[in-house]
Amino acid sequence: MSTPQPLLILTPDDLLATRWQALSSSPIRALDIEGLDTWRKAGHRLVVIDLGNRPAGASPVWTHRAWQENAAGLAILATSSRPDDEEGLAVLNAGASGYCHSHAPVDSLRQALDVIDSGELWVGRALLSRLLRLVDSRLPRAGLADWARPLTEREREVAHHAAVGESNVAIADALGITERTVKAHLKAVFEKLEVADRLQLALRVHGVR
Amino acid sequence: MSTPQPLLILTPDDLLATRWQALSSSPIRALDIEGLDTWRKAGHRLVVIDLGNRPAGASPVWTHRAWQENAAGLAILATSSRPDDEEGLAVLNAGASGYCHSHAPVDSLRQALDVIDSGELWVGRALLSRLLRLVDSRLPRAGLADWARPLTEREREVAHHAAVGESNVAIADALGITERTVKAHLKAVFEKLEVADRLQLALRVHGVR
DNA sequence: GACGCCATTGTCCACAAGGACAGGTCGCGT
DNA sequence: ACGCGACCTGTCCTTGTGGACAATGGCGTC
Repeated sequence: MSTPQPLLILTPDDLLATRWQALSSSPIRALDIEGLDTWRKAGHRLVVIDLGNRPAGASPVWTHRAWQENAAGLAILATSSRPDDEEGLAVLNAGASGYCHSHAPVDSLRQALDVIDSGELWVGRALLSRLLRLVDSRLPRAGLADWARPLTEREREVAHHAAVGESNVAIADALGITERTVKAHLKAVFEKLEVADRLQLALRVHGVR
Repeated sequence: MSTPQPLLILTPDDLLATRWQALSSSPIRALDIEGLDTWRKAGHRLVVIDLGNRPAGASPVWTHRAWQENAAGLAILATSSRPDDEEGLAVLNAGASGYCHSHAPVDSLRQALDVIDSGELWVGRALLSRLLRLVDSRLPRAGLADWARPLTEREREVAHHAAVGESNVAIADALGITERTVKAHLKAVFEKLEVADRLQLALRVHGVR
């Protein structure tokens, strides 16, 4: 670990404040967002902000003026006692450099701070791996899509039409064949892809889950 | 930094091998993928694998048997001399714990190794922020998904169940209500979201086009 | 030529889905 | 007290879907 940098900690939670004293001898304050301003002007970078259990209606802390104006000049590690993907994405996109669990071991926090202090971003394993899977499944994969490989050319066409919600008759019209034939192709598709119906097929084709 | 762990370095590049000697006194080998097996069996975890400039036609190193079988038990930091997002995603999805530039400062590498050794994932700022932006732009915005806003709480539940392919009866069972009621809720959902059937609903819910 | 795969179509049938009428209770605000 | 919205349930009925029997012709391989 490099030499410890001055660290501003913002949390409304007394337990966390106590717990985090080991991280720094620097100021610990209640969630005083305006304090970001003076902290940055003093030439410091590192901040830990505990998002805590935000009340449902309240506007998130990262929409506050003080956050918006200072995030770029600071390295903010946001912590949440109930982390979820949406919140993580939102806070990172709002300029935070890291997002992790409020009750993570102090050693983990120290590591995260070390990382964001060096200019990198910190995203916990859980959120990150979900991000990766999400992007991986949504990105147009190279070559033939995974689902299409076991299918014949005609089956691919039918499957694609079905996967965007067209009815059997509509597909038959579009391809200039009988509805019966569409059913035959779809039956083959269902078997090959091991799905029960056209909805499952649609989900598979569009890479859901 | 915690106490340095034994580190296996695999690279075909002599310059990199020299440069990375500072990281570890442990073995440095040419790209001998089979070595992963013995390394893991010896009880070690940390590995750096330089992907180098893969020739266009060659099958990526992460498709090899030795990689597939050992990735889960190891913490692999993959480095590339010409990193690109596709490669990064592929290698991370193949079980690597980190991905960064081959010529990154040795201090950065050390930090990355420290992170992956503690069980986390390491993704460099560039790739990570691109990931975030990508996901952010593709994910239906806002805490409440766009489609859910006009719906009542119950309608949301039913819609969600239907959107993952459950039948009306299954939904009824899951929610402890009658199939008839499920239909009623779905009818309302279809009208409010202006979709014709549950398949269109599923596509809308999962943000397809 | 026989065999297999593909594309095509046929009929019959069971069932899920969705629309069109109905109704009912409960809680909340005016 | 009254209206309104959310939630719940009922009975028809039409249509779409998918499975279970089929069959035919083309085309490539052994």
